Amino acid sequence: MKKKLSIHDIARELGVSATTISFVLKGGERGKKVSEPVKQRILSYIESIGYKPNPIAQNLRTGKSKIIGMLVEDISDPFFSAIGRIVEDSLYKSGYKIFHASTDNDTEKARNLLHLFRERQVDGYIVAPTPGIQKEILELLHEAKPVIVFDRYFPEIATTNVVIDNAGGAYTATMHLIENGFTKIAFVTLDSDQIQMSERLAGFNKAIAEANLESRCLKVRYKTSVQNLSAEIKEFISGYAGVDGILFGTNYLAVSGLKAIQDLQMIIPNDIGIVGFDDNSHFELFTPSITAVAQPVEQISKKIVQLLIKALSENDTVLTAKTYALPTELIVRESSVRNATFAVKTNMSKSETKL
Amino acid sequence: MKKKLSIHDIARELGVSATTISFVLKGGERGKKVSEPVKQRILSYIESIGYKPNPIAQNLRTGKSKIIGMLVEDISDPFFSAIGRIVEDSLYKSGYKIFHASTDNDTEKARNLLHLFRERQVDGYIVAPTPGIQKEILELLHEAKPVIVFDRYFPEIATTNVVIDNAGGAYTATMHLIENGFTKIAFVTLDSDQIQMSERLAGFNKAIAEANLESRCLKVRYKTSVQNLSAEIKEFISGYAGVDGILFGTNYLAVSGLKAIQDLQMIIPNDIGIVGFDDNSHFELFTPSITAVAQPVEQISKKIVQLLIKALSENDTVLTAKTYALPTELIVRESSVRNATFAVKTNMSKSETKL
DNA sequence: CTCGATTAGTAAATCGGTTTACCATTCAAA
DNA sequence: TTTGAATGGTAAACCGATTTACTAATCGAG
Repeated sequence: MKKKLSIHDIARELGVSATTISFVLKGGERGKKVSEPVKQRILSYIESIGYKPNPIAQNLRTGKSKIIGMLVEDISDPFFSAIGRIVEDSLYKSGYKIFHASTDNDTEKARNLLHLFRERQVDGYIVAPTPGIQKEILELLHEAKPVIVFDRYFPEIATTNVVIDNAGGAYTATMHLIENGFTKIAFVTLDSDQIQMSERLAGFNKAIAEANLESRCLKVRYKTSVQNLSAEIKEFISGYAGVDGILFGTNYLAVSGLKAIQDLQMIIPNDIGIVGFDDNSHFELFTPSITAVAQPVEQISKKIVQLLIKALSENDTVLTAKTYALPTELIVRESSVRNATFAVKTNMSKSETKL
Repeated sequence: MKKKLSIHDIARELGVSATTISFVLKGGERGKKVSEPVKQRILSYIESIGYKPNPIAQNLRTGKSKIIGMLVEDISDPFFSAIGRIVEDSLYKSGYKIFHASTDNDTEKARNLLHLFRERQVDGYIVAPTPGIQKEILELLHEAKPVIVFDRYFPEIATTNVVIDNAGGAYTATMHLIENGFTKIAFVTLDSDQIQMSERLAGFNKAIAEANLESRCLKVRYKTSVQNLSAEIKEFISGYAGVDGILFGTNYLAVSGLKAIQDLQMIIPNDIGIVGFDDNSHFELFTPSITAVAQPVEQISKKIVQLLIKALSENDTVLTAKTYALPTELIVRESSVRNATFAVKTNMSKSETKL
């Protein structure tokens, strides 16, 4: 393995200056002013030895790292890892690399991670913010760094946000339960003020109010173990006599809730109808299969990347603060639809095609 | 937001040289030789303005990036994202950041990604290798970079490997099916030569041979859509009359297989017993719940980090080539155990505690 | 008292690029 | 013929640290 050559080594070898080589490689205004023969000689030599400029040196001089910092709640959560995967692939294609980090929705952790990203001079940020992180986000914007906020956002600060229609999704899901004859419907959600959760609650309440039903709600402490969540939900269901339908606010709440319902030996959907927020590839295979509000993961990812790339290329233009709320899709499966054939245990064929 | 100060700004401010500051910050042999008063003055000033050395400049000068490159097959796969999460957290604590990338098991892609990592001067590599990537890994070792290979490895090259006891896991799982009265057992796996898959096959065959049964095996083309996989498995089951038990080689094969079995309206475990390789938090909630060979995700991650950190700190010591094969655990659930009560659809309480 | 070693500190080179400022030519217009 | 603008190129500063090599001053031993 020969020592890596620097631009100066090449300059010496070719009898030109490093400056000229740099101009040729950058192209642009100044690159045009290099004569064709010299340009060709440089390019073909570089091609032949496979020279690539050292990105760290470039970074130091220009301040551009070609790295994006991505902050999510938990990269091992299927929703975030799906988005992470698509964003990663797209950005690599544009020559960017990614620093991932998980906050666990912990403000202090998020703050530290953003500082780390900043030290490393990342060129842009993709952030699913934790509560209380507004100031830090504003600082980034103040430094004219592109920031895309997603999954949740702060209405009070002017950022570019990519989210889903949480209220609409919850409303549609609740309406669906109502239309299927469930009347004592509860919303099981997090005890959180974050906007995605409060909007889901609002959507739920709107549907409940329109149908003149009573609003039932369980707000659990944030994301403890499945065991704890399950116990809490079990207590809620048995304590709150007569719940016959549940909309779960997140995918892991749905999982914990399903376990609770199993433990209570209740039959879905006969005893209780279920809809989850955030679909999962396994929900189709559950018995009964689980109805869910699906988030358009692909679209969310593409939108994030599109906005970010645009902001990074038009380096003078600041992102316009705007909230993009993408539509959700209710994937109706067995868990929310009462019908006669379901009383018998049988694997019925699914009509849906979407996975 | 004030301009970030450099070490020279501080030097000027304090009337000392940048060299001295650098020595103080590094500590070590040379740091001892700075007088106490000067040292204190520097440290307290730095503390007061919150100075942090620019890591890019450090990187350029020292060649150390404090970044680890992590190459997995697919970061959105639950197995890899779980490992990614734990590794990430641990390495951040040690001051490292991580570049993730997904190969989709594509050799060319993996090659490019490794080159990108190398250009970026990552300090170490964590790699779930694709086929045919031996040469590139050897090159990295040749540059004296720490490389931890995991999930699969190449027996022919001397690397540090963190894997699981694939043969043992498959053997135990197959034996379990045999002990539960299944006799026409098939192994549904990938058409792949990678060692993790061939060892699983070997473990399966060993158990089958010991029980004097006939070995049945379906090797599917690599990871197409769930629809395609499902169709292929369906055809296999119906075509290969009399299969009454299946060990699935990967988690997504199990999912596709379950869909196939649902479509065929077969009853698990009465008509067919099922064991999956690689557990999933949802398997407990399926009806029936799914027996699986669980990989010790936490242990794998910790081992990877431990070996890597050790190699990074003892910067002269080269990693000893060794394969660490961690034990699997068979999580027995309903899908592989025939019993009378199961004929009736009922949610039975689980005895297991593990999730 | 002198020489060598230790101590405390610094100037300058370096990592590998980019960018600014400047220097010759050449060519066209006045 | 002179001037002024392009043209084609380079030298040197710079980004912000680390590291090498060197200088003074002090100290202790012979």
